[in-house]
Amino acid sequence: MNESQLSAVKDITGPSLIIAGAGSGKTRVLTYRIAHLLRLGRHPATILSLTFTNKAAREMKERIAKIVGAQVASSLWMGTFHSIFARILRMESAAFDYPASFTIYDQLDSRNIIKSIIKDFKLNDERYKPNEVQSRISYAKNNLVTAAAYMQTPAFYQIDISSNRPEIARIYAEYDSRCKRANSMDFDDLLLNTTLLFSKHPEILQKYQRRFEYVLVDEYQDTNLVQYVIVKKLAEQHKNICVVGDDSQSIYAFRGARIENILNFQKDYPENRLYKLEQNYRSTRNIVDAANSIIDQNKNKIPKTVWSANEAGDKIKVLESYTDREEGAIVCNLIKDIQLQELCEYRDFAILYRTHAQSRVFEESLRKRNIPYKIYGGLSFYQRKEIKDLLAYYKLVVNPKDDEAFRRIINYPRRGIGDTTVNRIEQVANHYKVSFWDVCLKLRQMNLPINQPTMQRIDEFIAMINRFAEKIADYDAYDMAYEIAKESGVLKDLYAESQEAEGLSRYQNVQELLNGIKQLTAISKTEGSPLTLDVFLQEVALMTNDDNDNEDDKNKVVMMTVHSSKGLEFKNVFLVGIEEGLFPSEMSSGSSKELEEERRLFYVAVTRAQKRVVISYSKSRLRWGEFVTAKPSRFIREINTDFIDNDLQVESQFHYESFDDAAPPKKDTHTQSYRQQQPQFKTPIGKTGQKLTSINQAQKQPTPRYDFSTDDNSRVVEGARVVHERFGEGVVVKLEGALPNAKATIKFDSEGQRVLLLKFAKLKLIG
DNA sequence: GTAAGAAAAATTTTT
DNA sequence: TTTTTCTTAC
Repeated sequence: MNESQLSAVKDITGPSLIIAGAGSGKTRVLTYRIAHLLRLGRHPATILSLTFTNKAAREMKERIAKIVGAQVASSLWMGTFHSIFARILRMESAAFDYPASFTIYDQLDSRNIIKSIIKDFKLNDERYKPNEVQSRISYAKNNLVTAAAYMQTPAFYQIDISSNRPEIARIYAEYDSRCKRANSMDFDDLLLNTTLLFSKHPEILQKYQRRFEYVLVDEYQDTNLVQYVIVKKLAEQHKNICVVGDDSQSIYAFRGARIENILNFQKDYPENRLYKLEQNYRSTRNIVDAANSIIDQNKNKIPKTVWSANEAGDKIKVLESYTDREEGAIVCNLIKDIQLQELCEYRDFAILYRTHAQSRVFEESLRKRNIPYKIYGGLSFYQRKEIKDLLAYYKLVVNPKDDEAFRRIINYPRRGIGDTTVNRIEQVANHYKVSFWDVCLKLRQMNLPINQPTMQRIDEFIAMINRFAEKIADYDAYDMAYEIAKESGVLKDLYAESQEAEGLSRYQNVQELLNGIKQLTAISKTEGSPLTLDVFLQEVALMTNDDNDNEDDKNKVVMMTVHSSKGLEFKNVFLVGIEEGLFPSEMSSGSSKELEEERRLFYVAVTRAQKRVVISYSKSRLRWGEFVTAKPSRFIREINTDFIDNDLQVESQFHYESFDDAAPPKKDTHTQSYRQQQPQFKTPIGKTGQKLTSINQAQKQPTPRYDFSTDDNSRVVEGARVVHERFGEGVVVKLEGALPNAKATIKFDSEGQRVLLLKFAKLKLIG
């Protein structure tokens, strides 16, 4: 450890601010600091450390466990803001108007509620866009403005008035009341309610103030006002608060993060000590210097000089292409080149983009080249329909008032309770301000226009959920989860669907969920306290899919948004789609404040790289099926040219003739003419061509046995022997429908029988 | 109440 | 292009 790291570790009392530049060993300092506290004899339960992601918490815990042992580490209060305070809220539920069994609404749930409120209020959903209303409410909660206070808070109410949306306050209040009656909290509530609990019950606050002698916060630059207030309150007594962060990497203002929190820390705690970790151990000098030249253009920041003692390394390369597909081809060819030349692993490459939508083109290009890849983020595993459906059963069993769970599964699998019935129940529930479940319990007293058979079906549904609820305490999580999946008919339904072409993965996903529960249950049994389903549910609500890394995923090219790359590092980083309007995003280039955040985001992107940064932009891009032209991002110009490779274009060492993905789309003649003018590629990336070829020979990728770049659909007949890219060889058993949409039933040698749509299947005739 | 087909909308980033 | 929502026929 260097000197500043060491003193940041050892100086444990009083408020400390650790400004940790990119790649400066921040996590190391944080973990060693905690380990140091433990070695000095502090009890782990007196240490609270807060992170933003489960992954960060888990990694830190593992590293600490290695130093001080798993037993000690497991008694630390370490986790995300949301999970730690959800835990506290459940423990203190007696003092609060929520039961400990409250469930958590994710964004989709809460957006659905907001949608239905807008509808019920008969508001114009052009003006009241559910997404925008949701983010207003979230923003209010993050700023400690409750529904009751909203209308009295000019900062919020006035903005609504001037944007002609005076009803947001009313929507907020109604949304709140619907969450309450459903015993549910959204993500923001977990934090807001914690502050409400603390101010209503000073004795509870005091208990935790006394308990937590040491408070540590990671990524402090990303805290919002609620988080700031909670942390401040908790640290009030002992004042042993240590925050770690980098103002240059503050990229979450859009969801309420306040960079001021870290900028003002020294004012908040005048007796603070400041540590600056400025040596970057991750990247080459060129990368660090280039990144500095970018972030230097931001006005609002804590002065610091990040430097590197590593080798100078390669300069940053900038690639230009004419279409997004060509961008995919060029980037992927270059990845393959580098991988062959330098004999590195696929996991040494990351493709980072501003928006998830950009991933698809790269996905296609990589697949064509047989390069394994993994896309992170996007639709989380837990947000998939089939997973949410099954989880909704579990939620409803634990908390029958959970209206969103109820709505999701009352007629799934189909049991003849249709929209009209559900709408009637909903109307009554809204009228009496009770949950759907409560309405159903008194269905016959309500005199609803629902016919007898339907009523009976509702009764059966209620009875089924109740049956599960009775068992939940006695069953372990897996047995219960499996029984519900089976008895509810979900498994059967998905199995039936899995026989068709489109629905095969859903069944597998649900199996994966069940397997996951099985594993957790097994682990918990060896530890002596069998997991129950309700406890599992508490965890899963706050989980994202960042931990679903199985062994197969270990050596793959990584694709993710720049946001989700924060905290990670890769040998080679490809920053793609670096164009005006995309990065900086057109939605964030309005004010200089927003633009500075985009610039910090770009800084984060560049500093992920250890050895090589390649920036790529395209002159046109397909968007909603239409071509839009694009200009290179201003951020490219902002990089000091000393650190940029002047030989702009890079030629592939190897020619992948069979890949047609670099060709411009046929429709667009304009782009086609561009293609003709395309300058000859200049410098080959490897300067030692001779040697490279021999490496290439030795390392030659196994050539695919079949060329899938064109398909043989028109020649596919029943009885023909074909090969599929993924499923391998098989025989066509049946053909249905006319050609563009023809379906083929194929019996694969190893994968069994499947129904595929010909136009997607890319079949090749063989034999 | 259900299913299929047509029309319209959608992409910023996430605990 | 894909996904969601609305419409219409059984």
